[in-house]
Amino acid sequence: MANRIQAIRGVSDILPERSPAWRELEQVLIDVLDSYGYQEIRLPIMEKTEVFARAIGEHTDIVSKEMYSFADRNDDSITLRPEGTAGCVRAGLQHGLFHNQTQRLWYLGPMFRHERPQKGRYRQFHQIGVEAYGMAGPDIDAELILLCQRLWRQLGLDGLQLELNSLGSTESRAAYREVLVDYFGQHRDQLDDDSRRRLEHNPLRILDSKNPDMQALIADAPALADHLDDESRAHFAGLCELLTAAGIDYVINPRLVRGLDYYNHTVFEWTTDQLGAQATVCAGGRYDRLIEQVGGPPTPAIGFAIGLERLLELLGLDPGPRQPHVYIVTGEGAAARALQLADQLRDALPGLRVMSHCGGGSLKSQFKRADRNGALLALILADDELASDRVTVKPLRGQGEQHSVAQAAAADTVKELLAAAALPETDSTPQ
RNA sequence: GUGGGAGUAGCUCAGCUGGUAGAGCUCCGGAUUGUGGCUCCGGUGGUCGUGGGUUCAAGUCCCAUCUCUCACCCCA
Repeated sequence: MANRIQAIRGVSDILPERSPAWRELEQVLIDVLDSYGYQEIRLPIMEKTEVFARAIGEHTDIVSKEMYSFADRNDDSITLRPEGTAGCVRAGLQHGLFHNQTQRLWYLGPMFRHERPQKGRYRQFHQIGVEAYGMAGPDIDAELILLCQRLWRQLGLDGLQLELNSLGSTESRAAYREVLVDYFGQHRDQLDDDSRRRLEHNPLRILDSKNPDMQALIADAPALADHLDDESRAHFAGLCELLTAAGIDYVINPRLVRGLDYYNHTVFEWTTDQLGAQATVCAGGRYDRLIEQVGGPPTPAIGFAIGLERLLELLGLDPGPRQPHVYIVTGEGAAARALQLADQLRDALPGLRVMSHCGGGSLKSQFKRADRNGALLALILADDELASDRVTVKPLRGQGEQHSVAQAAAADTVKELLAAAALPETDSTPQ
């Protein structure tokens, strides 16, 4: 084990033990998205670097220090996607998806950021992203939040808190930024190192500082809410009304600022206190100017992303492996007939999971394997059976004695025995 | 990028003030010569993360490095 090659730091394998939980989670997410009429868009994992640099913002942390970028063989700069929105916008523009139409889209897959790994944060991680294009009003904002709420409910997850804020229109956001830089600039001596850095790049983030020494200064800072223009105020008020009407609990967090440059108006986060420092499970907001900014027509848009590793950790799903219904135990020289019999069963009984024993070994060891695999039935195909054209059926979970049947009748027998045994525990259906 | 904790068998871990490696589970075999689960017996499996240093002697002490982990930063 000493010098064996290892995976890249912060990048992990999802082993067979864990993959059923992923599948189950993904299935619930997809079913809910289907129920809202959202359609899947499959996007490349890498893009030209400028796709991200232009959309996310050159001086954000993501672009300035967290991207996996490399020169390809033509010396073009390519980047492994650190998030999904930029690529989604690129694809939508490239294929005219935003031309005089609205779109409701989702995508699912790995994202890459070169950060120091810690609980709930990895260099390759998975997000499901949901985006709605071409709709300017607060109704679509509310729809997305309701969609989230339904996801949590379907997953059996409670205890998430919804935090909301409005950054205002791009103009009012820019104006507020000036005011804030002014304010913190006058109190530069009271800022910690981090915040001094933020002052240049993302002054709004100072508001979100965890440093207790800065809280007083932050409390006295000019409030974002006081600098919203009328339209921004109306949009935000409209959203709040819709959420209240829908019975959604939320907290307005005036310090909620997102790290990516493209956000304006509504921003929101669903947070938990169960994941240590990584409290955010789902986050998103409006980016009405992004599409123009990257060369498209003015197109309002809003989206959010969910970190699947974080969600999975909260859920503690543990479905266990999919056990075979039938395990075929073979004697020497029975391999051909066993493989045939297995396929015969699969043909006759769709959905049946059949494993043929491969690799030889004593019957004892094969039975052990059948048991370990969780099979409900063992079918024995050895010398006696081959000679008599029969097969021995042995229930492994206490549904009666073993007996011999004609090979041609094997499927019927299996069907009867499985119908008699309660199957649900073997079908790893979500509970 | 910065700081704390940790790396001993495939997995979970023990190994006291340095004397040169152990358990449980898994896997393989046997008790049970066509038959799993329970029990018992036996076996495979470790250059103790890596490299260097101190010492007669290092899993144990020191340094470096890598990885994991938690936190800061930032984010999903």
